[in-house]
Amino acid sequence: MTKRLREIFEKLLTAFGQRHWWPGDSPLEIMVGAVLTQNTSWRNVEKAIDNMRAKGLLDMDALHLMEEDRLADVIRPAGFYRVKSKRLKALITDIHVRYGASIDHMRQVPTWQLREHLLSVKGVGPETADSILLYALDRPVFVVDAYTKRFLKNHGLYEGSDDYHDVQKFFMDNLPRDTYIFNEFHALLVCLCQRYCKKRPSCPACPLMDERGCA
DNA sequence: CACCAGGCAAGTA
DNA sequence: TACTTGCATGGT
Repeated sequence: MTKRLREIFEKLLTAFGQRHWWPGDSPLEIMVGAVLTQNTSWRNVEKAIDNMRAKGLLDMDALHLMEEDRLADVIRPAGFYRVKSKRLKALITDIHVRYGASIDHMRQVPTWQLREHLLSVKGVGPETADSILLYALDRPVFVVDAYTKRFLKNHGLYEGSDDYHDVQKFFMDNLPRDTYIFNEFHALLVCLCQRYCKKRPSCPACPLMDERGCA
């Protein structure tokens, strides 16, 4: 299976090119995006992030000082704005308390410990934590999301449970533990699913389709 | 009109 | 432990 996954990776990379994920100009912006995109289309998240940028809120101290209810108004387009405002504040507060509001200090902490810290924040689950670890902090952690599971199911590549950590282990055991590979692979799977894997695999144009069938 | 979108926490049986 | 519900906007 290791070889098969590498082949798929190469095919997707050739078909779609580098994805340059995660969209965002700073680690903090990526963390914010990771929370805002929970069960929400990226289109709406962008509107919320633009609002935040316009108000100078993509800033550790500004966010920390911002009142929760006012932040909720700013991020309204992303939906679930009350709970997401609370979650953003909880995350920022945790970063202030644990790391003195410094991303550089976060970078000194081992990955497993960072992950536990992130998961202890109310509103940060496995996917959000791993997105932050991989895309904001460059740690070699595979991100599992709805697209990842849909891809595995549609292409019949994996027989195990769809539990988050089982799926994650499947990828991490069958790929080199490399930040670049995990970053690009996840981004390519999102690209694939958004175009071809909506419900079923193997539209004729799917880049994974070949003479043997799909994937 | 219904349904989905890069989840998570809290409640119930 | 396993399943359900609330959260809420905007696009198709």
